[in-house]
Amino acid sequence: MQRTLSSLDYAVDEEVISTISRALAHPVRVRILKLLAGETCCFTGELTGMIPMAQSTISQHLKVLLDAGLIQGRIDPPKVKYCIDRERWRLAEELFMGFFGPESGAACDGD
Amino acid sequence: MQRTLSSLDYAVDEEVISTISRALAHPVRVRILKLLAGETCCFTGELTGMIPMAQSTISQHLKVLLDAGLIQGRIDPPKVKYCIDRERWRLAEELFMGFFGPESGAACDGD
DNA sequence: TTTGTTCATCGGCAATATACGATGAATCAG
DNA sequence: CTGATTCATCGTATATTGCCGATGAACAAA
Repeated sequence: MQRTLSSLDYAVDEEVISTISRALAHPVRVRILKLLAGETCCFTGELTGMIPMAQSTISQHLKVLLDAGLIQGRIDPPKVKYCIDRERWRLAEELFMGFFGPESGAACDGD
Repeated sequence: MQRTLSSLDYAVDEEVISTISRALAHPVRVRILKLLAGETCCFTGELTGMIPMAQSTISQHLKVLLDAGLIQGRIDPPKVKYCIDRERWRLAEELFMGFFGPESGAACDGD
């Protein structure tokens, strides 16, 4: 979590993949995204009622997702609506596909 | 990183996605995976020569990838060869596809 | 046995992540 | 203005991550 290696400049996609992955690195955030991406669509802080965690904790997780660009928040006083950022979502799909997709590389057994 | 919420039991895919994501959460690990998955295939500790980090640090990153099941290591004294775990790789692709893939959910503007 | 190579693990330090309760900010109803 | 609602942020405690140098373990060659 330091990344002080200035001599190692990562490729853009390496940075973006790791950034998005860091946002997905906690199961509760995966769940939140599933809820938002699912049929229910644009959600609000009712998440507080669906997830047994303190409101402040959920708010923090939402902030992490927000910072990663995966969701958007729109103010609808006194509530806030969160929804998937579709553009970022598509980018994520594209990047992860390009990453996991190609079945390149030979098997390890040979040699 | 505590996850003491016993009342919140995550779905298997939520756990697996977050586990794999945690492994991808550092750009240097993404790079290592790219190197291993790329044309070069089964690599060894020559990574030490390709990444400007201490040998112990790289070894730690390899362990993280190993624990996440994304790579395998085979001993070939006095070296160790690492390669992608193709099975896990396919599972990852499948899970991330199912996660990012569906363009479900209406736009946020309505309502 | 001794030496050299390769890699993992240990100890230590600083930074981040995660959780909570409490408090602050914004808004609307009365 | 007062109070209620909703959500973000602060402060704090603890666990984890990430980095390094140093050391340990395994093995082959001399």
